[in-house]
Amino acid sequence: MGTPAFMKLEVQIKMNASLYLRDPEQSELGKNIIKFSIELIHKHGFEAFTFKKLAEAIGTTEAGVYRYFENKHKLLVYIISWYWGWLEFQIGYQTKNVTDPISKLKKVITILATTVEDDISTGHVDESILHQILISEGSKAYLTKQVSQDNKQEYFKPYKDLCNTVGEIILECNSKYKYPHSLASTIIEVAHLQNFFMHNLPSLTDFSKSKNEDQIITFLNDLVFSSIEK
Amino acid sequence: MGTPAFMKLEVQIKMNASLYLRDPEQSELGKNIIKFSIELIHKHGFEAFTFKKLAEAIGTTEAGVYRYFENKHKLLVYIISWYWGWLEFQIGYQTKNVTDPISKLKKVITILATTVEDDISTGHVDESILHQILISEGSKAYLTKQVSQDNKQEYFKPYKDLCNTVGEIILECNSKYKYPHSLASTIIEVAHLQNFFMHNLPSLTDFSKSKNEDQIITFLNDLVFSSIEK
DNA sequence: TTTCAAATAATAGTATTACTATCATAAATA
DNA sequence: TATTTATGATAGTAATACTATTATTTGAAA
Repeated sequence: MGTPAFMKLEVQIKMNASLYLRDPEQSELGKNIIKFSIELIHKHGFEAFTFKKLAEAIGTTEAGVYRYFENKHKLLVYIISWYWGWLEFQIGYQTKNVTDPISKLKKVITILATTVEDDISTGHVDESILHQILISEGSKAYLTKQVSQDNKQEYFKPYKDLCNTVGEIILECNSKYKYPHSLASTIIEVAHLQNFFMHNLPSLTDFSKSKNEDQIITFLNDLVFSSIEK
Repeated sequence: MGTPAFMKLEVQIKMNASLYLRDPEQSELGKNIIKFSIELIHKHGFEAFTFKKLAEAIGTTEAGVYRYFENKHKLLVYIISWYWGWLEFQIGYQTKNVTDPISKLKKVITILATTVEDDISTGHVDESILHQILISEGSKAYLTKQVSQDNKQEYFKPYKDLCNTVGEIILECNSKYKYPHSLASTIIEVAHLQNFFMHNLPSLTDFSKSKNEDQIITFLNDLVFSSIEK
């Protein structure tokens, strides 16, 4: 089917307002901050990413960026939260007509493990690059000493919501399965980790050569369905 | 049984020499660098950890630390490698009389998911704190833009060796299982992740309240044995 | 159309970090 | 005893992670 071009249906992901000082969706500069952050973090990694380099890339000043985000950690959390929100939408959209829970969970695993080609525009954000960022930088959003404070501020709500959604689909497959949340977070994290390992430390996986995401999906399906169908 | 005190059997973990400039095992200052790094990284997190603070804690100067390690990333990789080497030893030691592969794998999962109380002295290193560091900082050793160079320098060999060891035990359980390496790395990473989530983002798990590692072991056993015994 | 508030640009400045370099001294070793 | 070698003390640099100030632009209300 697809969406007709003239509709320009934009997906709006609702963001936690305490992640930013000024809403980046509301101005050109703000949108550029998001757009170029994604580019630069992907290109140089989060450690080497600075607001100065970002400002230079955009053509504004460091102070300009600081008016939108307090620090680069919050910007990373913002970007990552956006992605979890977008994934949640993707899962809802792509499984809305799937009634069989097994097929639904398989579809979800595929979505989580691959960069989904999508016909719904989300403006200035490149989702496939975001997927790469999640693989290599995603865990840095919570692997910090301030996790608990960040958690109190609801920074990880989109991730938790996604885990809940996946957890519920797991329960639809087998209402007696004991670890739906842990299995959900495991699927998401292992999808990313095995992808990272496959590309960078292949001997930690069994997926050499082709570097194809399908192998990860097969592995995850095997792992998940043998657990819940047991 | 235990080791008689007078034997003072010290486990020596052989380290990759290109991780350091001067071997920290060979001097008091070196041993202090390791000892206080572990303390400080555990206390303040890797991001807030600096060579200056380390030097102050030891009672030496920044330059003194730089004579041993080029930068804090290499020091982190050193510490983490040491832990993988130590774990490998633990697994060998604690499963040496176990013939049944299923029991062996269960023992391995328990070792990977818990801070092992040990009667074999390893001098200046506190393994239980190291286990905590691995949970919250471990992935930062490889989630960098220089993974591939680091990998070429063999920095991750101890981790790979451990995965191989675990992978072989998996194959002993079921020689037809298709993903021994991926399952091995998954067990290790999930053991750490679920531990982190349990303590910091509990709604991503099903292990609230008691915060007991046994729950993670049960989850992992369920996951692993339903996959390989299928 | 003017007026005024809000956003941005331009510039400067500070404390901390991540180093490198130099030189003197203490300790270990040949 | 001579001499290497490790350490200590001190300095210095470029980059990072910010904060602050002022001037300019823009766009919306009066």
